[in-house]
Amino acid sequence: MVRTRIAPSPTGEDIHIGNLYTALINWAWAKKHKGKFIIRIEDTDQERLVKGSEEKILQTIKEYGLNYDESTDIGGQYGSYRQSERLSVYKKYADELIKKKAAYYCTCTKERLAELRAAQQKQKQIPKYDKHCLTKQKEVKEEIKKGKSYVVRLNVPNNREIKFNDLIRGEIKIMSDNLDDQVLMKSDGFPTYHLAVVVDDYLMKISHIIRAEEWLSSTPKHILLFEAFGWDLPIFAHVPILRNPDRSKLSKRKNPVWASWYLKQGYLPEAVLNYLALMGWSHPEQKEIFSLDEFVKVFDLKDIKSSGPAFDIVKLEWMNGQYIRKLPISNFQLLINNFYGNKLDRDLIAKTSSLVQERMKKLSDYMFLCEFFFNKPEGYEIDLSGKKDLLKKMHESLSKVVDWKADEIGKTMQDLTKKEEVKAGEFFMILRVAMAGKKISPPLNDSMEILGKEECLTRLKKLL
RNA sequence: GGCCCCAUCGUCUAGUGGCCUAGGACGGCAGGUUCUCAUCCUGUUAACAGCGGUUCGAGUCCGCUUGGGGUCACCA
Repeated sequence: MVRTRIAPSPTGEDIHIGNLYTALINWAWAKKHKGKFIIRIEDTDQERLVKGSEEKILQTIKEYGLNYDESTDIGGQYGSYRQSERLSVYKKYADELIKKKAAYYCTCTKERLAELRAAQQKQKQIPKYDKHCLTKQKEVKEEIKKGKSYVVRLNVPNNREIKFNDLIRGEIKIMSDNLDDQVLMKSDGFPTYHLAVVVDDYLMKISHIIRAEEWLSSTPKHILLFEAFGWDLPIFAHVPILRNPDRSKLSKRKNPVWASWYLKQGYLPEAVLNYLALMGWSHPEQKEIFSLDEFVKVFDLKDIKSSGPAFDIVKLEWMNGQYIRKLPISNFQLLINNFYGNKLDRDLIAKTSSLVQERMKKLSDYMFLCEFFFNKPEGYEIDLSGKKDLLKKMHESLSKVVDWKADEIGKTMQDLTKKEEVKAGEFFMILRVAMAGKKISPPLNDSMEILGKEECLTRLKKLL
């Protein structure tokens, strides 16, 4: 049974787009193998906890359509899925490690640790805990009995080669001497990530640990833990980290990183996911646009490249435009309605949608193009004060139009350009700005038909 | 800095020793369609980081160099 998971920590306002990428891969892998996709909330850092973050993360994942099988809000047989509710579990396993001498108590103060680190750095050594407490566990236990605060540390063995296989990167080797005696249980009774992740992945029967490359270097510590417990190793796969245009790790300083931001801008979930799928992976037939279903079918973890791709919002925009254009018109209208909170005139949206659908890259482009249908222009991008004669003639001709249809309007105006010997381009630009206030608009004749005769004449008259 | 990962057009990538005078997509540029803006169509631009090997033959395998990234917390 394939069981994958993502383990977000509720320390930001939403799920990070990089985590959404990891979620997509985990989700797709589970789906492909008819397995389960799990969300576990890793809230062991009480200091950085952000209120409402967990709910928001779950909500955003749902909005993107990555349905999950087990989590804090829907439960599951391996709960709780919130680590802060599993403290006794971690305690139990920490005790087991101590019994097995794979871990030990440490009562060193933060000051001692800081001094140690400073001294090591001064001598250009690797900053590492010196196992000071390991050599005097009896005394340490006495201190703890008296109430001294303590942590539990991993007892990293000396001079051991730790090897593991990564589905994406192949065999990875590292010497244990490069590893620090990582804190496993903090003095506040909470586990650190390293203990919690191993215990939970085991208890929740996670088959594939698919996570970002930033975890690669701590994987050997996790291997040590799996071994100490005598548990079988899950399969590891470290996906590349998404990058800023300058190639550093994708960060909110340099890019919008909250997954819901893209939705708020009017990117379609399917388009974002399609774009994300193309990060480090390509469709076997080189397709750029494909459905999630198709992705699940043809996707394979081993085909993911290990180099970190730059997130290119320009290409995302293009792709989103493709998705918008492909939408059946009724769906398009529905999305526009929803996007603007169902507050706009539905009828007007229905009338204008075919005019703008192929001109939009994001749902938010709708208002840029269509505002003049809803509101009279407040300003004019071209100075029309010297064009009153022409505007007057336009008004005269248009007022005589009986059948107020785009064709008829167009014909009438074409006739006028000839009669007045004005260049069509210039003529229509003046008319356009008179109607829309802007130099850019949907097709003019159709727009005027939608605005209605009376409104068009009013807008012209205002300028006379 | 130590350790680990990585390296094809500006960007996303195809390429698994001969089919590569390196293909596609985004972007850019030029042109066509057009009353604006888009769409659409056509053309074009631009890359195997460097150096050594291995081999009849290397973008593809190996090594080194360089470059980039990650990680070195009682954060995840």
